[in-house]
Amino acid sequence: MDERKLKILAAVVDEYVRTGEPVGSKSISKLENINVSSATIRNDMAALEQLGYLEQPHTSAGRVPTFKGYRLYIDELMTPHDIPEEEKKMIDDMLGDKDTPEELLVQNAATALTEITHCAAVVTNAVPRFSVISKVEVIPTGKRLYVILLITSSGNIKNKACRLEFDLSHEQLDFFTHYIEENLSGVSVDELSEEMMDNMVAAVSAYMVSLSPLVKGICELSEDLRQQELTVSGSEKLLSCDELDKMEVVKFIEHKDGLSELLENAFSGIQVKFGAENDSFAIGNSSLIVSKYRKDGKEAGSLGVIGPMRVDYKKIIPYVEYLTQRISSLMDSGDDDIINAPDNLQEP
Amino acid sequence: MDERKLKILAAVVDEYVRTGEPVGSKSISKLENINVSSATIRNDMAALEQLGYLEQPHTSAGRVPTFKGYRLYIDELMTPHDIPEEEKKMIDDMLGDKDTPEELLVQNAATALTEITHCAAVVTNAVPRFSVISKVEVIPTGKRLYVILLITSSGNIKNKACRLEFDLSHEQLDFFTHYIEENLSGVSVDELSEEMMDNMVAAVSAYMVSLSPLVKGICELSEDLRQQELTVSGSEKLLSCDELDKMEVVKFIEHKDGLSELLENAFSGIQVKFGAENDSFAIGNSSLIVSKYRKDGKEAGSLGVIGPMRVDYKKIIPYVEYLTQRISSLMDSGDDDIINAPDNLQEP
DNA sequence: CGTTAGCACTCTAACTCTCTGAGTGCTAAC
DNA sequence: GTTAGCACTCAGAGAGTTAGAGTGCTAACG
Repeated sequence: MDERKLKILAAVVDEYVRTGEPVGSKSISKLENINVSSATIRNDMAALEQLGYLEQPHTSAGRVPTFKGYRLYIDELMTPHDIPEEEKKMIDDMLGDKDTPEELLVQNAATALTEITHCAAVVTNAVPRFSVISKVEVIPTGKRLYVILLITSSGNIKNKACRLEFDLSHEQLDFFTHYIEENLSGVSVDELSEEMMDNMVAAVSAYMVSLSPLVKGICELSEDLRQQELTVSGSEKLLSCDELDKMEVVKFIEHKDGLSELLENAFSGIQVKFGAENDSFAIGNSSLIVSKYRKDGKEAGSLGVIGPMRVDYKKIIPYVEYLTQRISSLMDSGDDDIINAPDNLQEP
Repeated sequence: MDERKLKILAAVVDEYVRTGEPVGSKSISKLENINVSSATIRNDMAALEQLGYLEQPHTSAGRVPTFKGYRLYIDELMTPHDIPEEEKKMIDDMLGDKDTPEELLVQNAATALTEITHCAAVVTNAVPRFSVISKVEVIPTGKRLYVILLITSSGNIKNKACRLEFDLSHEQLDFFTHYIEENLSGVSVDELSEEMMDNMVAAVSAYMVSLSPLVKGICELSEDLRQQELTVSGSEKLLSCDELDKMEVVKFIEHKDGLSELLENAFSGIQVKFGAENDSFAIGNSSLIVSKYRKDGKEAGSLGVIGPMRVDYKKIIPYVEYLTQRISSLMDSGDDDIINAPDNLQEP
């Protein structure tokens, strides 16, 4: 693999990304930084095809990059674009500040990504694994009906209605409230294991069996908290993209099959996955560019873009990187900051 | 319009629905209950075309029903199928019971419709317009941070975090809690107008200006409650339907243009709308079969099916009707029933 | 030896032409 | 009023043609 072949591979990818048509030797030879004839390029392209970096849709057509070709291009060949300062500023404005609720932060990131890349954006929320329960309340709201309210230090709020077999006396409710307050306050979301819950069910049942639905309710809420939610925005962009199979896209939009797991199992750093390489997330000619953002140094969620494989990587990757970094820093030490934030939230 | 012409029209629709091909005079003449020659049928079909019930894609093709033809067929000619008892049972199982949350109920209905009809299903949630606010709480959860909790008699629960400029004293919080409790308890969701909210903002501000974010929060929550949400499920079925224009379907899936209003403005009872007749909801050859379900006798939401105009009306309409009726009865007197329901909710 | 010009070759996509068969409308007989 | 018969029409399928883009190979070149 000499220098020139790599240069030609890069040129083919760039041209293909630009035009969407299979690239011929002639069009490459016309490029500025290429100073050999089309015949030479033909020889090199034939070699690149042999090596598995390019392929021909049919004999008399130009060449198109293969997975392997894209991979090499992304990993070694392309030179990422710089994001202009004013665009960075625009993005910063779109995202919000330290006071912006985390959920909104990632939603804004998704919107920004869709606008910038004209692809679908995918984000997961920040699972508040390390934040702690700051408040649990049980509120009677009807006959034998109680609402449990769970609030975490990171500002997540969850509620759930529970029906008991009997109405609770004032005293019983007091007991329960005190009990959970004592046992759950300060516990991190991650620590709310099933085991812990089982113990609580046992302890509470010893006092009064019919309280256990409440504990179960809390258990479910804590599961909800740990649940990573996945949002895909701008998925309509995928439909207007003719290299993608409409049927597959619609199925994906409806079910988002396998994407969660794929994101969860991803490594740190930016990653590019191709649809057809992966059977869990399988839109034929698609490409997924994702990265994990961090909160207080720990991986909290993912953010990225789904587009056709023929997407402008050298432009998009820097944006995904910038957003990841920005979101991470906005979430960092978020707990304290939100609580001690300056008075610029609801009213100026 | 003699008897025979109507019979022929019905036969043409049935055949066209069955085969998807324009129907010729010969194939009609072969049908069991038709005992005239193809020539006679040709004459009648020409007449039906003149009257606007049939049309020819081109001169040498068979005939296809027009809007007008379908209308007449649906309103007068078809004999709806009966739903077998065991299918009814299956549907009942899929839907859930009186204890199933309303939201889940309509989602299940959508799933059932998609499965049965192989078309896209569309449902709206039950807006709790006539249910009343049964509880409003304001819970301090951090520095200047308060969570508002709103619960309705129909069991909807909404919450929202608000940040104030100052922390409230115990007395101030008490004042506010009492004030809203007095003013909102028993008010129906529909009555929570902006005007009413404006009055409250004024009244509360008179006591303490910085309380107004809380009122605003409540206002937003009540808007959330009134929001009718539209869900389309199984929209992939529309794409695999070749009489529909893919582009139009894609646009519809993206924006669901006009469908909300169309559903909201619909009359009671089952209704069939054709895409091209209606400019707000415009997938060319599509047909929308909807019906409004009721809750305690009042229209609460809609449920139905979108498919090609060539759908098996005599089969589908009974299903939409049955589901409507079933959902209505499951939601009926839900308030009291849930409160007085037998003890089969959380534990057996 | 790598590079290049030239040329024959291949293959798709678009276009035309032809043919077939389903279905019609009309007419005349029943 | 109904039917058989017949000439007519037209979309769609299939075959053949052409144009153009791109290739691989060979022989010449520096």
